[in-house]
Amino acid sequence: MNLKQLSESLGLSQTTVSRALNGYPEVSEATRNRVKLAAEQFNYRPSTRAKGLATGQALAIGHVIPASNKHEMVNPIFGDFIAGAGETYARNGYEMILSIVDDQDEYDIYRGLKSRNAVDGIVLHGPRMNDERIALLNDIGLPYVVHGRASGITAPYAWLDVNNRRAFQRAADFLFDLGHRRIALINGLEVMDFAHRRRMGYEDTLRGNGIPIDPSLTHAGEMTEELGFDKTKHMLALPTPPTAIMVSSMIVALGVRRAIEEAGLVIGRDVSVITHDDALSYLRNGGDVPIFTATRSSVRDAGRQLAEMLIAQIQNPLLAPQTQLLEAELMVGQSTGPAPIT
Amino acid sequence: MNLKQLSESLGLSQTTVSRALNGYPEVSEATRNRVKLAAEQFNYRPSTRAKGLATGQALAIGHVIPASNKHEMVNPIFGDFIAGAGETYARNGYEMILSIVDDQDEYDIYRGLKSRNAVDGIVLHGPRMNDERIALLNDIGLPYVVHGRASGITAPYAWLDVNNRRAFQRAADFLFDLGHRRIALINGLEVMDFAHRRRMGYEDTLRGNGIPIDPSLTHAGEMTEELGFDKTKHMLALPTPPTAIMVSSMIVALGVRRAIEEAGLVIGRDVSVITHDDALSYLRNGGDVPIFTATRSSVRDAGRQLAEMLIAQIQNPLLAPQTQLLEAELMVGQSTGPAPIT
DNA sequence: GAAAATAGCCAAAGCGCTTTGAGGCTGTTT
DNA sequence: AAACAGCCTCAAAGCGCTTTGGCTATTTTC
Repeated sequence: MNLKQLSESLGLSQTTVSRALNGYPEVSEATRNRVKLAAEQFNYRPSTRAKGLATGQALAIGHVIPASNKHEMVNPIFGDFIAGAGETYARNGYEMILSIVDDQDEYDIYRGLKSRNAVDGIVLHGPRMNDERIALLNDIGLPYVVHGRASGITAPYAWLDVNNRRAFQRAADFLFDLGHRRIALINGLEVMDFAHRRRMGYEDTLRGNGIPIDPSLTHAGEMTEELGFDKTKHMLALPTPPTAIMVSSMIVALGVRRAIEEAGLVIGRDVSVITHDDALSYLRNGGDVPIFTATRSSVRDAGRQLAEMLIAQIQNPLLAPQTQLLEAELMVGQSTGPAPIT
Repeated sequence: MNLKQLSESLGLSQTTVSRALNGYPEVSEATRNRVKLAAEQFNYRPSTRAKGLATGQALAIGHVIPASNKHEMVNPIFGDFIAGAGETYARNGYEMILSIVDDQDEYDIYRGLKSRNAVDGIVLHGPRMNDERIALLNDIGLPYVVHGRASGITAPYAWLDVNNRRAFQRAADFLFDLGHRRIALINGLEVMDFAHRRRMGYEDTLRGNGIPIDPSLTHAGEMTEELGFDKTKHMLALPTPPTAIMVSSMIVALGVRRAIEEAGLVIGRDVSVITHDDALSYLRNGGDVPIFTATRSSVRDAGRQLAEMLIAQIQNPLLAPQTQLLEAELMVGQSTGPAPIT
């Protein structure tokens, strides 16, 4: 069923039907109701493509996910972020289109999305330090919002980020106040901006309290369970092992826990652990009492909010780039305790 | 830059330019090269929407992800599946469009995708037993492939599934051969078809060996780390606890491990564990020697193959519904051993 | 050398929508 | 009675592409 058929079946012109459905005032309420009823009945929905052609809008938002064969890792955050953003899109009549892209093709994809007029806006995922993609997107001239930030980029751009530095600073403060002095860090890859900022926060506290940064206690890598296990196992075997470990994600923290328990130690007593918790739906940090003490920030909420920012930007292109900084909560759980007396 | 402008700048008609770019034979090679060069230079790409309107194709494939607020769970499999499928789509010039949907709206979404002509095909995720969505999709008449199957549906339909029943049967056999007689099952929600089939496989082996099904040893729930922990803790406290546990996913298995270790037992010695492993990129089951003995089947590969099936179906609508059954590998790791002597 | 086939190109219609510019009706005002 | 507003409706153009059905040279065939 298309507009033409619908209007014929009603004995009206396409114009009138179109206007009736799109809420224009120059249609009588009686007609509008008649049209709406018929549309419902015949299950008529305007073709997005035709509508897009006619209006110049795409009514779609692009998410470009880099996932080369080299580092095959798909960000586990992704599902929940998308779920959050998707809700907002749906409510506003936008579709989400996803491109899985080999890293080096990324620029091409952006240009393609623009020149094919496929999307009205773009979400940039996983920004790295000095990320060149931001300059590209500015160049291309498509509204976009970055999920995260890119240290080193001075040009203004729209972003939504968690205050990772502050979160890790507070977490380290918390450990320091519990008496910990040998505090380790198991971070994500530090080319990623969020990981860089977390390290800054960690270092802020240590430096602020006169504790030197010990390279044997700071590690980084792709955030897998194994990373947590390997690095922790290794650190626990040191002459003076850490009494506390700060971890970049729940999944890594599970590996940390495994190593601690395998070493016959008790988490929260012998070794304290604080992790960042993205509040992933399939990886709940316990119920009322969190298993891990954690800096918590829902990535699903982030998706929702970021989508709103982007839509606002699209609907009002003159808007200056918006930014939003979310604070993570520090939730005290069972994985931290006073530093053991040596 | 659009077709008209491009053709004007070349002094050719739109027809010729279009044909040149789309590989029609009635264009001389010289002209074709000239056109291609210019297209490259001006970074011309045909508007998907206009092309779609003209051809009646959408060049897009829809994924509908149910994610209501009630059970907020986003399937952790999702990211990797999408990554696999996305590769295939990209290679074939399809776009992936994602709808996040409240369950009860799902039918509407399908009808909408069809009547708005937004997609050429659909991937159905997370089929349940007797899933009514399959009848809906047949009704709607859009090509689709189900990721999984739906027991109880007799009408033919296209699907790609892992042989879950066989996998769990083999896993149970393996445990039985190791001498285990009290074998527990921590399953996913058994309305989900894959979970149902896994239980069948589990029961096949037990029944086949004259072991009665003990309800206190079989559990099901949303596949979280907590589920594994809670159920395992509970079962280990039974008068006669299980000597082996079969688990539906790596994440659940991590919880199982936690409970076992917390009880002061050793995994693989006191309690054996076999889990299903979807080979998620962020949850590797160890390196050369798997941590867990596991039935393994890459969900990313599944995505790739399913996408190919769907595209074949779209390009040749007369094709009878294809089906594909993938066998999971049984990978022996460190989490299983002979049943302890009582 | 004429007829037929072929190669290379093009104008125009059509895909399903929105939107512009232009009526045809009412009922009210001069 | 004419003029004038609304109010409601419509025909047609246009969005950027593909595709049909020519058309004109050039080549092949007999």
